[in-house]
Amino acid sequence: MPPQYEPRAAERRWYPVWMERGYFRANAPTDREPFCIVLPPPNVTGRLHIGHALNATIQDVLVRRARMQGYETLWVPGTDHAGIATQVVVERELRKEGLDRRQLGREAFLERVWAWKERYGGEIVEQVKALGCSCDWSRERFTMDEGLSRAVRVAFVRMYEDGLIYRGERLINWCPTDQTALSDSEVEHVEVDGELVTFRYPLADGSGYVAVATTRVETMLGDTGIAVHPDDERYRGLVGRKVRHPLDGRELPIVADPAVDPSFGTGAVKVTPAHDPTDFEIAERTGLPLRNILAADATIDGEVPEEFRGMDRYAARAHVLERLRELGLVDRVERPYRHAVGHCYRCRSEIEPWLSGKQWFVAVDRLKEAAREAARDGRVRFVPERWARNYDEWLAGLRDWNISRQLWWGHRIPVWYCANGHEFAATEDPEVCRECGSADIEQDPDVLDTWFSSQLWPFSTLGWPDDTEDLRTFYPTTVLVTGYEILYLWVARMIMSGLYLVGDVPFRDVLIHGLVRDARGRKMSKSLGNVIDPLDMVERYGADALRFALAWIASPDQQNLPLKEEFIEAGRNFANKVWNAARLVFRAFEQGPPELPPRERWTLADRWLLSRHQACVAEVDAALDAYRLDVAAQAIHRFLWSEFCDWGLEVAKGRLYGEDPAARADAAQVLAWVLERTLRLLHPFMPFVTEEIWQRFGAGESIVIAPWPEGRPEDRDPEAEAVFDELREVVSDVRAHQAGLPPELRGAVEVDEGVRERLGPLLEDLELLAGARIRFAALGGARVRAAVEDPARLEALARSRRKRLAEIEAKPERKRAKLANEAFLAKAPPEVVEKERRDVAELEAEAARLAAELAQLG
RNA sequence: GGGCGCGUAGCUCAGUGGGAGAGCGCUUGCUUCACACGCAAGAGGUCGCAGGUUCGAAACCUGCCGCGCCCA
Repeated sequence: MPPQYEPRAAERRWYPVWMERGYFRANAPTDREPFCIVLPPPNVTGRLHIGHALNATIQDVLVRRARMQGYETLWVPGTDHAGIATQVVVERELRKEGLDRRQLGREAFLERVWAWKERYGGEIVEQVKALGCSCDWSRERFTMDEGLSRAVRVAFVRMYEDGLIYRGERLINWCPTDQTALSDSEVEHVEVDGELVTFRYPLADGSGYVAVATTRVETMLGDTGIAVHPDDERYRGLVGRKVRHPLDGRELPIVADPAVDPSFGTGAVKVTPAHDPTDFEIAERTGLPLRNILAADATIDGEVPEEFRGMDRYAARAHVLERLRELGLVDRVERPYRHAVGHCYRCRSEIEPWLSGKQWFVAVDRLKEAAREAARDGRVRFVPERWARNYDEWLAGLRDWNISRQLWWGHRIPVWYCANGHEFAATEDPEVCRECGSADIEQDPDVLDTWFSSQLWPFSTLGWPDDTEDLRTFYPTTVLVTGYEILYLWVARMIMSGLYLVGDVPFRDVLIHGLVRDARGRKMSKSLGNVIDPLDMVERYGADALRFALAWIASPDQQNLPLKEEFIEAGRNFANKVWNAARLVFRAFEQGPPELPPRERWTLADRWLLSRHQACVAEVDAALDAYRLDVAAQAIHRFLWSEFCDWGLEVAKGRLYGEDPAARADAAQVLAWVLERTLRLLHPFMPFVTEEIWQRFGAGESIVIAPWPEGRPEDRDPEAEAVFDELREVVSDVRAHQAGLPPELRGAVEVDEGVRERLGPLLEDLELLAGARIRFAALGGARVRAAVEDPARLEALARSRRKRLAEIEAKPERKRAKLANEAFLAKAPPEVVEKERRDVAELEAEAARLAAELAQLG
């Protein structure tokens, strides 16, 4: 074994072996308990970023542990077709060739997209493999593949025929750049600095004005009325009268509607029903007409004065303001005025509320109540729990979901229209109209929202709508692991559709993790230059290092998970530490499954190590059961480094390098046994280095399928821990006395008689660990006296002892006060009182020791 | 405006009713035959502020301040 672990070699060696041997492939049917996770499908256009790496690491830790625990384990990977993103990528390619998708035509364009997908679409999948993820690649899925496309059609048709999907003309969110509608969830509200313009509408009879305020003054071209709150005294006399549009001369009615906020601006608002959701509702209630003034690319269009036509929306904003100014109608312009504006979550353009003709919607009222109930009664459990509330409140306020997209790439809406005006949905492409048999039929040109297909992911990947073994075995899946940013977009919709289409929740637990940020808590982005590229990290530090770093920070209670490269470096250092611990053990250990010597041959150090190992096993189990990967990773790290290596290995060197072959063999067996089991605990986090080492035991085929270490509570040994802890204290004491001295200036060390009874038999261990010859002697209260001749060192030592003495003398004060308190003695549990007494006694003894040492130091 | 989260060592975070901890960084010494991706010894904290509950609060409650996120 070389002195430094080489991650790349191990990664290249083992992943193909694991794949070939089929360790990641699940069986159905099966006698075992099922454990199933579906990977949140990344965009097929995507490259692996650190967020994917975190998400995948968490899942792989859970999956690998479950596999070792004996579950029939299935982790389904795959990608989604990412309608907008993919189409945009391919369109960009076309533009470079001077082409446009419309020139190409729908069919040819789709061929291009498929070709692109075949060529580049697999990239992210390969990158997931580089992390060592144990997905069942034989079950990899893509939302546009045949089975999943059929699932989409079946789902659509069932919902259509059940009246849950309908077509209607409503205001939708329009992205002028991507030229498609978006659902409410795909609109991000971003605070921007805009302007608030207050201007006057002259009353039609010339008797005065009504002032209104708006952040989008250009939309006044589409105003069809003025609204005030019905109870607003200021405007009572105006309702029913008319204003005259200052730019086109139309007469607009003044109406009353409760949606108007009397405290905003002047209390009167302009109503633009075709370009504002609230105004749209006001118009529905009051009968104001719709007036569309925007084209699909958000330039001014329609029945507007000639000078504005064709103008960009932002240019029009300035121009309208200018015109109103000339007319002397502008009262006030507040600038900057901070307000939230909807942006496209894909391309960041400002969204336009717009009428784009008929769109398809999912009616959510029936679906959402079932989904809320499932979380309330615990069929779906959120971790951390607080997300259940966000989920519930979001569902409560949910409005019908617009699912049609004016794109070409995606699942085309399976609805046909015939020349005689019939409309029907079908799972198979029809030849003729189902109603009248006419062959003159045409399919709806739009495609479905990508989320419509990804909401089916937990069951469509298992074979739904067919009644497959996979579906019967693994549905509902065990846990969904995802970031909070798609809780609504995706998680809630999976629950709704799972309940409606399959009749059960899609997963039992939802583990919501935070977002990886940079060390200063900022989002990682190319423009900030703070991106940590996971593949680069794997290349430089190894997959295990990256995984361990991510697990280490993966506290589910944190919304932001700050990562810096140093953490990954720390992960690499840890892998190397484990590697070197193994090197030491293998110097003495003969190949084969490690076997503990009989209990009566265990030394005190063995008992201590085995006891601490059990504590670690218990802690890791409890942590992982609660999805606390961070706690589990830290527990393993602490045990392996600070206990196994720092003390277990060091103290064992006495026997390992000693003369007694039996003692040497026993020591090697104990170390090997503990190491081997700890490797198994660590394996879900660091699959490669653990396999690489584990293979050298010759203890089985692969650590991937080795059993998860069972708890052995009988190994817990508080007595041994107490004695060994005292040994460690004395050792640290001795080291402290000699710290800072070059070896040649370190003399003999005396340890007080008082500890001889307990530590006398361990004198050899003591000397080995302390790195000094030790004599027991009566030290008059001090624990350690070291022959130190360096005056500077003596002074430093005295300083540090004095400081510690001051600390220790201060401590019992509070405890003594407690013990003097009647209420404490009466109300606190007896064991606590007892403990306080013991603490005081110990602290006093410690203080006495330090005082005595100080006296010696003179 | 409503909701949620966070505020603990220089940095990033664990800890949730009776001992203030980890990783990284910092200081000093050490090429000790597993590891300098290392070893040892250290320095470093009024646990955001103010009240309250309790025998006892970093932790539970209330208010305030600051930061962030989500929704409207």
